[in-house]
Amino acid sequence: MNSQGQSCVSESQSEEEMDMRRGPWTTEEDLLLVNYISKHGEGRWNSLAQCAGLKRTGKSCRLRWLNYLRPDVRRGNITLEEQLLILELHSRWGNRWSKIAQFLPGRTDNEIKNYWRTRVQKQAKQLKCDVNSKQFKDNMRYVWMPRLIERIQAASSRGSHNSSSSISNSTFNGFKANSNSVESATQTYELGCGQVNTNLGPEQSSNGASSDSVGTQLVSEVDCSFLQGNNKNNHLQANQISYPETLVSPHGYFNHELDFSVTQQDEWFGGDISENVWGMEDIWVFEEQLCRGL
DNA sequence: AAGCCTCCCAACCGCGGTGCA
DNA sequence: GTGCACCGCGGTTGGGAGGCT
Repeated sequence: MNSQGQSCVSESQSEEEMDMRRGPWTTEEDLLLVNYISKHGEGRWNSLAQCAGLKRTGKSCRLRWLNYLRPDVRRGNITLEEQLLILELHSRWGNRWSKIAQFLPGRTDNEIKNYWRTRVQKQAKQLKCDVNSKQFKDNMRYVWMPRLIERIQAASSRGSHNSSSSISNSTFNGFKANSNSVESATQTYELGCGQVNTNLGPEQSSNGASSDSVGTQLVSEVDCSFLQGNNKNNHLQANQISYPETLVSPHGYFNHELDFSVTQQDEWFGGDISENVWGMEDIWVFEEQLCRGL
């Protein structure tokens, strides 16, 4: 059945009987899929694949559409703002990529998952620690995320003419950035035109095992327009997100002097915004934390 | 120039959830 | 209640691209 309720083929027909194509999609296949969906809509992927004349499984068609052909798929490097959001949301929800992707308009769960594996897990590997360890998570939250915010601030303060950053008048009320200590002042991040509420709730876990329902109650809306250039129409209605954790370690782990090297920050700010969040300095800071037994 | 290595990402796989007959 | 088919998610893999020697 397609979206109009028309049945093209028997859905009991097994995939093996059909000698399905696999591997990379051709332009012709893409066209077939796009044309069919533009006329009939998406859904009922198995029959859609056959009605469209594609020798592909429904799964394959769905994946191709969602991850690549959909018109609102956003391409290009993950921005600093997006990196920050991914780190924050992952610290809350863990590997729930599709949920995280809901708050990054145009980004797919696959893309975010790939980003996490190639960048974040790589860093954990270099540090010889588990990506799920408390040390790694704490360092991410109390060192790397504030660092990201500093970079976003710096990028925005370099002028609105910089097309790579859409943020203007950025204030990050949640942090005292550009200082040697990082502490939380309020529970709101204001990212230029975007604002993320961080109402404190009962969830304080950093293991990703959190209750969605609680989050739903806490925050009714997140404005993610800062992720979409100057297009303020991209106003994501997100009724699930909340940021209950402050960026202050509950145990004060990272409240002592953090020696952020200005020189190296400058190097970062001048670099590609898609580069890794971490530099050698961060690794050094992290290793220092480990040595102190934190 | 050629071979090797690493990185990245598109695509696949397996499984659990859901809806329906 | 049960079985079946579909859907969607998270984990994994394979191959192309680019860098390095």
